[in-house]
Order: sequence, then C-alpha cells, then structure tokens
Amino acid sequence: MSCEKRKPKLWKVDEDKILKELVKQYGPKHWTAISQELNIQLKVMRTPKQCRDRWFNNLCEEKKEAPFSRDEINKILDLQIQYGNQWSKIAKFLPGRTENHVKNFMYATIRRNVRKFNRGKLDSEKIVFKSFSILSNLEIREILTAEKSVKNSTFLNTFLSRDAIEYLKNANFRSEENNNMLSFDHELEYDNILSTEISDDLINDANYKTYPENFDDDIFAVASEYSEGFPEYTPMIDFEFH
DNA sequence: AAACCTTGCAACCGCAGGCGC
DNA sequence: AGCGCCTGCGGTTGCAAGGTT
Repeated sequence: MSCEKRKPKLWKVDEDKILKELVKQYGPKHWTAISQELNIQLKVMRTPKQCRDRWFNNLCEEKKEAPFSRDEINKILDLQIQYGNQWSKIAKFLPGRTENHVKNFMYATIRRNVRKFNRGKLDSEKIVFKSFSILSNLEIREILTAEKSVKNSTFLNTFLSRDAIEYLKNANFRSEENNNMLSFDHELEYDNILSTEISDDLINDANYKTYPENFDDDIFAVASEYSEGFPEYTPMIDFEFH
C-alpha cells in the first residue's frame, strides 16, 4: 500500500473550457468518454471521476459567490432534519449552491464551533462530534450551527446542560456502535466519552431532547421554546448575516 | 516580523447501487 | 446468477490565505 499523500491538482482554465465543451457534446453522463477525450486533447491525466466531480462541484451551474445567508442556513438545517446527510438533495433547494458547497459549509461550521466551544473547557464539558445525529439535540444543534460572528467569549460562558451531555454520550456511543465515525484532523479526544459506561436505562432515556419529526416551524423560534427547559443553558442566538 | 492557528474550499477517496454482458 | 464497469454520493483531506499571538 502506498503511503504517498494525496495531492490535489487544481483544474486549469483550459481544462475547464474543454470539459465544458465535452459535456455539451456527450452530456453529463459519459464520463469515461469525456475523460479520454480530455486527456487526449490536453495531454493530462484526469479520471472520469475527477471530471464528474469538477463538473458537478464547480461548472454545472452559475456559482453563487455570496456567503450563505440566514435564510439559506435555516433552510439547510430544516432540510437536514428532513433528509439527513443527503447533501445533493438539500442542494437542490438552494439555487447556485452545489452539494459540495452545502456539505463543506456544514462541516466547516461544525468544526469551527466545536473548536470554539471546547476551548478552555474540561474534557467532560467538551462536545465530541462523531456524527450528525447529535444535531437532533436542539441545544447541541444551536451551538454547533452558530454563525461565524458569535464571539469566543460567548462560547466561553456557555456550557451544555446535563441532559445535553448525556444525550451526547448516548449519541456518540451509538455512532461508535454503528462504526460511523467522523474525524476532524485527528485532533479530537474521544477517550473520555468512550470510556464512560452507558447503561441501558440511559440509552432508553426518553427525556433526551430531540426534534419533532415533522419540523416545519422556524428553527430559532423552536430553539427559544426548547431552551426554557435548560436552566443551565444560556441561549446563544446571536447571528449576524451580511 | 515571524510563527502558528484557523478557516474555506477544491479535490480526493471509498463504497454502494445500477446496469449490461 | 455473477462479474465488472460506471456513476453518484457522503465523508475526508490538503492547501492556501487570512487572522492571531
């Protein structure tokens, strides 16, 4: 097995140009033919997969350059509840945004907020992100999807309620069981969570705060309502969108 | 000013399902 | 039926730019 690090090879302007022409010619389906033709014309080595990714992630429609608006974020969160991690499905509701944009946005947002929130906290107080299932808890969801403008100091004074900590342990335990781990730069410590013994009672605890199944209302309105049940938790809705 | 850290984004990878032979 | 190829999709990684210390 090769230990060589993968190196992303950025697409050049002429590669994009030819790719566009070839997609026009063959349609956005026959990637083997497209890749062969592209490689012959430009003497490059692009696999069918690379061509497809390039097309669907960057070229297939006019890209929206503006940052995600509040409306878009709300929509993504709402659709994430409905469809789970089916980013391509979610992206269809957001004109100018591709599956890759939406996916990157969600992972980046969560990574940012996990780091911010965990800074200066004890291991037992930290959020360990292993799967999107933890977003079913409204308190955790609100923290992990906070906008960039939420200040570090806000996170410093925000702690998970007992309920949320237990929910997190349970969700991560199940995620571990499902072998569905996610990692962020190998920098997160899971040991303290994994070493915690979780009883069946805890797993079956119906008190975990989860989203209603058919969630249609404004997510932040519901967030406020739910947060009343968390006396130890300071609601942190402090978004600024530009 | 320099080193280090964070972030956004493009590209890559692995897997699963569809389809033809 | 089963094998191999192709496509689609979700998750992960590397890089570069900007920010922070």
